[in-house]
Amino acid sequence: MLTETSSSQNDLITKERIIQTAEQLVAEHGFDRVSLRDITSLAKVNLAAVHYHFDNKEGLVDVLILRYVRPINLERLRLLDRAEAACGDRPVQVEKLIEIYIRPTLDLMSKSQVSASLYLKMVGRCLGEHGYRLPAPLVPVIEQVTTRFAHAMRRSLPDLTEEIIRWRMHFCFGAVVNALLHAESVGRISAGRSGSPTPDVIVGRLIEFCAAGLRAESREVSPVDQAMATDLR
Amino acid sequence: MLTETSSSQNDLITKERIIQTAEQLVAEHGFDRVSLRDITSLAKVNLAAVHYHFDNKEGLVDVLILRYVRPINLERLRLLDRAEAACGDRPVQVEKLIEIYIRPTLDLMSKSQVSASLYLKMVGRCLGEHGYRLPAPLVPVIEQVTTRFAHAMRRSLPDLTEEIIRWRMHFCFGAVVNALLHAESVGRISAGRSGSPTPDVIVGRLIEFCAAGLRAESREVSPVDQAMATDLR
DNA sequence: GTCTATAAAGTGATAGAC
DNA sequence: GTCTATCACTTTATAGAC
Repeated sequence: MLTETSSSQNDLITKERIIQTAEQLVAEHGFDRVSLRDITSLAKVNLAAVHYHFDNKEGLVDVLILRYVRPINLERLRLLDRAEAACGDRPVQVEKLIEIYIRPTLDLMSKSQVSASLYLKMVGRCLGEHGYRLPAPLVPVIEQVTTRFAHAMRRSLPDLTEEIIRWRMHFCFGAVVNALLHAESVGRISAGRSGSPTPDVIVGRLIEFCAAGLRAESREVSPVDQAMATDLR
Repeated sequence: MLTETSSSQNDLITKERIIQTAEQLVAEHGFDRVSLRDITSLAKVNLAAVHYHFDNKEGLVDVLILRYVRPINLERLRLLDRAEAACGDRPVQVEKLIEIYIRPTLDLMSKSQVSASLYLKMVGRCLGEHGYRLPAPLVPVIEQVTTRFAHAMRRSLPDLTEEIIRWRMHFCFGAVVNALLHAESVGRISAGRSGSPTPDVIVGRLIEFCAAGLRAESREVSPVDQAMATDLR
């Protein structure tokens, strides 16, 4: 019993150490620039341990992504459920939806040992380097979140088509990721002329911006109007 | 004279072939995943030619970035000059400014042999992998563009502070890059429910979205109000 | 589960002949 | 400018002892 405990604890320790060290290094330098040797030497773990626990580098990367992205999206669904229940029949306000979408990321950031900056860099790299290739078990979760939010948005913005809403959500996603991802470098590029606001202030500005963008009146003709216009010429 | 011509033509051919092949591969797989051997073998050029023409891999990457990003930003300045001249004393409309910002990218895309998709992937990778590290000669150009646009926006949106405007421009940038970058994958994630609009339609939607976001009323208190509030408590 | 040792392949870079 | 040959190093991955 004592051996079992200590052995399973050692499992956790080694596996966890690899994961946490990998998070740190990958966030800072990217998936490709970080070698297994970088990870194992910093984590003070044997190189072969990575292959024992994760099969190969890709397996480790998948675990990294899954570990972060899954709970964040499950939390989004939970918050959305709660907000919809609280609103009863009335649609959830757009600003609230955006905040629900962003909040779990911020919360995990503050809970995790990895600093906010490092974590966001990892998310950004998932998009850029990984090229939207996601671990398989993640796909249905992401799809569910996208669909649920699109429908909630649709209820709040009844004048817009679902297609327009999905595109605008995509725009929001880009704004959010890029903003948080490169928050530090704005100062550099803008030569210090955009201040150094706190994360809360940045999120407030993001919500303000995204909500207005989502609410914009669509000047595109509806499919029906389009068909009529086509018939007429 | 004949030898001179043919020799300098060969320079161009080799150097150009390296660049164009590198563009293609880097856009598709990223800076790190593409080796010099990948490039030279596909370009049917000797490996050592890269070091002769570009010193090292980083030199080649810098040339790649410079070649695309510089003319785009110079064109932005040119279009902005023209628009401001045409408007005389009146500020340039926000929608027009956003279009001016996006247009040069689209134009270069259609002119270049590299497909639009590949080019945008390269731009995206500059941000994600390169981590905002830009070739030195590019920095002043980017700074000038950012400042010029921030000032033009400021004239169009007199109720906003320059800081807010710069942040919102940053949000726009994220929305634009992410939207164009991953335009294809929206369909995959949304399970085909966001349609397959043409680039022009996407740009129209982007302008609509960004303009509304930029125009949003800022509920943040001005520095003066903030100071007063601080004094009062 | 951990570790050493090593395989097998790939990387950027360079010297030197042509 | 081009090309061959090669250096020096790093990478992932694995076999096998403990």
